[in-house]
This record gives sequence, structure tokens and C-alpha cells, in this order.
Amino acid sequence: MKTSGSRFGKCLYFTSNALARKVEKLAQECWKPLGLSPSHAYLLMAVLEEPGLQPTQLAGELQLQPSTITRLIEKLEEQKLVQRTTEGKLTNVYPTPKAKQLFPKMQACQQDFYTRYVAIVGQDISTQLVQDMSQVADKL
Amino acid sequence: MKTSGSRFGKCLYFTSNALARKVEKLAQECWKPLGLSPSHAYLLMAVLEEPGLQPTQLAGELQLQPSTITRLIEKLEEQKLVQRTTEGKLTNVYPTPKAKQLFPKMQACQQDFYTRYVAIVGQDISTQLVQDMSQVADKL
DNA sequence: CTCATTCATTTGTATATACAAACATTAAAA
DNA sequence: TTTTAATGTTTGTATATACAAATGAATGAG
Repeated sequence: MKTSGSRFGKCLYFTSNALARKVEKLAQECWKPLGLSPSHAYLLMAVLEEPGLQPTQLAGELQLQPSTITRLIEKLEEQKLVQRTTEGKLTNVYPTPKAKQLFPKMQACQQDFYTRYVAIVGQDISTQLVQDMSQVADKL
Repeated sequence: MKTSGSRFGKCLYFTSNALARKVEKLAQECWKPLGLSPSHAYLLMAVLEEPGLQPTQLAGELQLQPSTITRLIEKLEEQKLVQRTTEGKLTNVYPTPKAKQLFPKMQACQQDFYTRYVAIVGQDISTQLVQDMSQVADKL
């Protein structure tokens, strides 16, 4: 059944979740070649772009809870993709050389993801949708 | 930080997930008085509207995997809100009298949820957004 | 200076969802 | 008619995320 065909097709809860799950799936496919889940990938991208970012800042960037950020970092640390340094109560997260080497491939995955969804839903619609969702998310 | 302010604010993966989490949170609040999570509530609503629905059909309506439906039903069964009957390889899910009694309150919760988000984001925008998300979800 | 408060991070635990495999049943093919 | 394939459901297990509490460090009021 299609999302729009469901008896809940006009409900914000239902549609936003359904869409997010489908997008998540596409993103997972795109990042699979690097062995990263989308959220790990996005966190790592952020740290590559701005080395030393702290968990609280990452929580803001990724709109996730700090505890979730800790969990993501732990896994990236196991994979030797980031390293944490602690000073006082603050923690800084840095990309490792291995992560830096990976950077171009990560950009390619991101591009691939973008290209794929634009191919499916169209550039104008997707740009508009992202903007609207972002605006509504900000209000909630 | 706001969703739109993030370095990922223009990414479909990021915004659709951020939005879904915020909507989920609002929905949880609305359904909390009945002790139901939104997904349990929606499944139960479907079964109240159409008693005897089967897991596969519910999976279609709710856009969730059959295994997830099984898990949701199990919990609703524990709470004596639905009952399963099995004939051959098919399963039918029926609401209990307890669930039927609850129906008006559930409709009120649903209304409350709708009223709240419309109050926050506006009727026109939310209607438009739901329609767009639904359309894009169908294509993915 | 010290103690209470606040802040950043982590830990323990819980929920939501999925995937893959296992069953059980029906349908199709030989 | 027996075997094979397809279908609907459930089970085992894994991932993503969150909340609440614990920890450790900085700050400010007295």
C-alpha cells in the first residue's frame, strides 16, 4: 500500500514517520559501501569539517540527544575514525588520519544520496520539501 | 540549535528525521493520557475502524514491517485491548470491549494532536506539508 | 574559601523498528 | 498425489534513539 492510500495518509504523525523511514533506508544504502550508518556518517562529516567539536555542539548540529551522541562517538572510536580528548568537563572530538583519508569517499556518498533522491522526486520538489520540513521542525 | 541552522539543514535525510522525531514527541505527549504510544494507538484505531484486520493489511496501513506489527499487537494483547484469532495461516485482530470503550477518548487524543500542531504550524502549511511528504514517500 | 548549583558528559535502561530466518499453511506443479 | 513453491505470521537478534540518573568539573553566593 502507498503512504497516501492509508487511512492515516493525512496525518502528520504518520506521514512524517513514513517518509523518514523511507529516506533512512535510501541513505543506508548509499552509505553502506563505507560501512557507516547515516547518523555515524553525518557525525563524522561534521567532525571532519570542524575538528574538535564537542558532544553538546554535535547534539545541536544533528538534533540528537547528547546521550545518543556519546553512543555514536563510541562506535566511531572503535572503528578508529575519531578520537576523544578530555579537558575538564569538556570533550573534544577529532577525526583520525583514517577518517581524513575517507573524506573524499564520504563526499561521494553524500553526493550519491543527493543525486538519487533528486532523480526520484525531482529537484524543485525536494528543495521545497526540505525547506518546509525544516521550518515546521523549528516551530515544534 | 534550530534544524534550519544546522550544517545539514538542507539535507533530506537530516530534516526528515529531525521533523519525524519532533512530531513523534508531540504525538507521544498527546497519547500519554491513555497509556499508549502513538504507533500502538494508530494500530488500535485501525482495528477499531475495521475489526478483523490482518497483520499484513495492518503493515500496509501503517507502513511498517509485519514483524513490527506482531510486536505491537503483542503489547496491545497484554493490555487486553485486542485479541487475535488464528485460522490457518491467517490471523485476525479484533478490538476488545475495553478498546471499544476507549474509542471516544482515542478520537479526542487524535483531535488534540491535530489541534496542537495546527495551532503551532498553521492549517494551510501543515496540510500542504503532509500532502507533499506523502507524495514523496510514495515515490521512494 | 566552601558549599550549593549548574553544566557537560556518560551510563543504565527502555522503546521503536527492522532484517533475516523459522514456521506453518495454502497453492501450484509434476 | 506427492513434492515444490509461495504466502502470512512469528521469533531471534540487531540498530537507532531517548530518558533519567550518575558522575565529574566549573561557577557563583555567602
